[in-house]
Order: sequence, then structure tokens, then C-alpha cells
Amino acid sequence: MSRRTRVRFAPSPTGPLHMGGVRTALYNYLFAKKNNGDFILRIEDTDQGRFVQGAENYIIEALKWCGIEPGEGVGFGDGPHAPYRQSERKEKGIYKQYAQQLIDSGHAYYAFDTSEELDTMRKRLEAAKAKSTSYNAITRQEMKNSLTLSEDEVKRKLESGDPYVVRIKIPRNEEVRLKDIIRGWVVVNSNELDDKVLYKSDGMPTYHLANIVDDYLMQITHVIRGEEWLPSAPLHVLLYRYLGWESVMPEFAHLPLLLKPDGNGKLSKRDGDRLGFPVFPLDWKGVNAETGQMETSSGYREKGYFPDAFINMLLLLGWHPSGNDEVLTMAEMIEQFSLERVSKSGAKFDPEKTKWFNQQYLRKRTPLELADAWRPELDIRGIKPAPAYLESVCKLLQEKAQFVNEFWNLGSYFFVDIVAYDEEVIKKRWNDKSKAFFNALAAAYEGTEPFDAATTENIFKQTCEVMGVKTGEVMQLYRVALTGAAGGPALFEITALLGKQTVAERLKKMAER
RNA sequence: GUCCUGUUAGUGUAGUGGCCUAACACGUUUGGUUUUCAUCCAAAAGAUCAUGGGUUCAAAUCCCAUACAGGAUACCA
Repeated sequence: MSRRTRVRFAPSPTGPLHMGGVRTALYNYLFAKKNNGDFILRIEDTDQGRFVQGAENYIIEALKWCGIEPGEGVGFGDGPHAPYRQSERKEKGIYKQYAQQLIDSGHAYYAFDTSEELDTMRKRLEAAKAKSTSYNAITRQEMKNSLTLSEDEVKRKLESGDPYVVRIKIPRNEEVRLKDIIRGWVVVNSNELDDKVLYKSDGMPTYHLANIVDDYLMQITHVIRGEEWLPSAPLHVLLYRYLGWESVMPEFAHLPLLLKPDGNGKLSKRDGDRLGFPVFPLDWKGVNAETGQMETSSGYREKGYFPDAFINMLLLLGWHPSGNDEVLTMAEMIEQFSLERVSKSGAKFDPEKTKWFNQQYLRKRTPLELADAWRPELDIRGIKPAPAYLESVCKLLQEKAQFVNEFWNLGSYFFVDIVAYDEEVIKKRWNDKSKAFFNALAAAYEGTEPFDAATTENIFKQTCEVMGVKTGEVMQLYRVALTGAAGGPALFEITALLGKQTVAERLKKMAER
């Protein structure tokens, strides 16, 4: 019997959600939809020291903006496995029993070492040039734990409330194998693993324990996460085994990392600041979990990117469709997505292609959608155009821009007086015939009906003939007269849109220069 | 240091032993269209498939080694 596909996105609320995290969420979402399964948001807030106010909300907002909404989880309605916040699950005592189960079955033990003692041990091993400095089958014999201490002593420590952690007892010299959907078989000898802490002295489970317990309880079938988790995957396999859950262990897929555009290394906030592109979906202002300083970061939303363009760009970082079409609708993404086509190597992020994607999506928008997107900015400028007029303007500007936020610079002349003339063009084209021509054109336009693109173009050409000038001589001047700029959308479309009166005023102004 | 993972034009990727004289997209350059700009159309440049060895009649593709890169090595996730 095959289980219903269930996947989860499980971020830590330690700051704004990185675009790499958004991609992980995207792949999870796509995989769930493709397989008619469930997509869950679980908040892994087991580290109280790094909790950042507002981060959880940011994650939820970001997923909403991107259109990759979980069907259950924090911020998206509780499902049958609530709560979905690990701190709350800990309150319900969900994790402790499993730590106990592992102790009872001999796969875990209590350890009482202080952080100073651990530090000393590591320094000593390092000085001795030992192969490894980890808490493992060899070193645990010299530490303070329930394997070395007498039963009475352990009992006394526990009862007197001495701080302790629970560590997994990694077996010696055993091969741990796991099959990764993207990378194939990964085999590690257990001697390379260490006795990871499962349960912290503050009463919280660590990521490793909480993650396995929750994935099991929430009936997760596929774990799709970043490559940085690959080294600890064998530990997770062991936990499933010792907890007796190996038959329902999820399949793993470790995604390649997102790399900086230049040089090497993981894509970081610093790269974005340095190279001038956002690394986060939304603007962020908050405390940095590491430094404790206030920090701000810019986001794709505020930079003017469309969420579907942003998602499409992210999709192609580490995955590629079998066909050649790279601009995909959400339905097509779902239809075509497969983990088998995810690449193994890290993907260098290319800000240029991101812009291109936005341009593609801008082209695909209807004038009405663009008008709605632009209206807030016009409102702020105190401009309230008629809906039909605004749509027509958007339709013309659509072919010229990559972003809606370029519209104003490209087409302010549709709403307000020309800010500045392109003097280069005037210098080059203005001659002794120009003034007479513009006066004649203004006069000819006066009786032009209808004042549409085709008719005004005809009148324009007739006027050229009558005045004995070549269209090429005056066309650019005409554009400057109407828009101030040397380039732009189709000129007679602009003429018609501006209307007889405005055109007349601008021609007059030009003629009087 | 140790372990794990990776390496195809500037970038993202295609490629699963012969169809590879290595394809597509972004970017770059050139030409055409739009009298302009953007678009669109066409074309060009750009890759010793990291390096070395091996297996094979045949290798980007399989194996080994090396180099380089990244990740992990916390009572962080």
C-alpha cells in the first residue's frame, strides 16, 4: 500500500527567509502538488537563543507572496497534526518520551559533561593530533555519562537535578547507507559519526531528534532539504532504525546549494548588498540572531519583481524542464517537476536572468493587471487617471519596461508636463524649417477627426509634404516635443492618447523655443 | 585535519556508451524590422566536457587517482 505523499518545509525562525529557503519550499510545494499530496509548514524553533521576533511571520508572508502556500501548518490553518511549532510540541511532551525510549533500548545515554569539560576534551584531542575530536565510541569512555558512571551515581545526579543531555550511542564500525533521490546511494561508516546530543539540558530536543519524531508523527514521506543536511542524514537513518520506524522512513532528496554570482561560496546577504540585488523575498528589518544588531535587507517584492517571475527564476536554479521552454506557469511547473531532474552541483545565482524573467512576466500581464500594479504609485503622486486611459498607457509602456516601477520614468509625460527635453536631439535636428513645420502641424491637427493614430499619422505625413521636409528630419523632434525623450512607444499611439488639446499645447511650446 | 558532495561556453542547464562536428536559455556582438529606444526576427563569437590514467571497437557519459570548490564536523538549525 502506498502512502499519501506528504512533505514539509521546516525553517527556523532565526531571521528573514533566504531565497535558498524559498527554493526549498518551492520544490516541496511542487512535489506535493505533482503527487496530489500535502505540503506542510513546520516551525523548528528549538533553539531559544536564536529566536528572532517577527521571523516566523516573515516566513508566512513570504510563502504567501510567492504563492506557495502550505495546506497545513503554522499560519496556514491547523491540520490533524497540530501544533506545528516545535516549541509548542515540546510543551506537550512529545519529544521526551522518544528520548526515553532510546535510552531504555540502549541506543542513547545520559551525559553530564559541562561545556568546559567538553572544551577541554576537544582541545586535548586536538593537541594530541587525534583524527577526530568528537564525542564518540572512544571518547565517551572518558567522559561523565551513564555509560561510565555507576548506576547509583547516575540516579543520584538525575534526582538531584544535575543538568544533563541525552546523546545517541553510535555503534562502532557499522555501515550506514541511505538512498538519496538526487544523489543515489550514500554510504558512511558509523565511526565517522559522533554521539550527537538529542536532548538538550534546557529541556528542548535538538533538531535531529525533533525532526525525526515530527516527520514520523506527521507521516512525512519525502524529506526535501538543502545539501547542508546530507552529512547528518546517516544519523537520521540510525534514529529511524532505533525508534523502530525504518519501514516508514521518508525518502531523502538533498538539494544543491545556491552559490554567489562571482567567486565561490554560499550565497549570502553580503553578496546581495555588494552586487546590488536582493537575497530575500521581502524587505526585512529586525535583529540579527548572531550579532544582536538591528539589520535591514531588501526584498524582491519591494524591488518590483513579480512573485511568479521570482519563483520561475528560483525554479531554474538547480532544476530544468526536459523541454526548452523556461517560462512556465505554476500549472506547468507542477506538471513538469520531478526530483530526478534536480541537478547535483551548486547553482551560481545570476541576477541578470532574474530581470529577464521579470520582463517576460511583464509582457504576459494584461494592461488591466499592470494598471492595478501601477496605480498605487500614481496615487502617491496625486494622479488619478481614467481607468481606460491608464490601461492604454500601460499597454504602450509594457513593451518598453522590465519593471512596473520603471513606468513613471518611461511615461510620466502621459500625466504631467514634460520634465526635460532631450537637448541632444534638438541640437542635431532643429533647423530653420522646424518652427514653421510645427506651427503648420498644429494647425493641421486642429481639424483632424478622428484624432486617432492612423489619422494623425496621415496628417503628419501630408504636412511634411506640404512643408517640404522629410519625415525623418522632423520625426524625432516631434517625439521630443510630445514626450521630451528620444525613444519610446509608437509615436502616433502616443499622439492619439494624449489627445488633441495636449498635443497642440506641446507643439506650440516646441515651436516657441 | 577528517568525512560527505560536486566539477559540461561568462551564468543556468541538456546530455544516462555510438544520433556529440556537444544542445537550449540568459548574457555579449553583428545584421534586419520598428525612422528612434525596447521588443521581435536572423546570425555570430564563446567549451582542450577540471586534470591524468584506465575499461571499451567506441567515453562528457563507466572505473581509479589527482586537483579545485562547496558542505559538515556545536547542548545552531
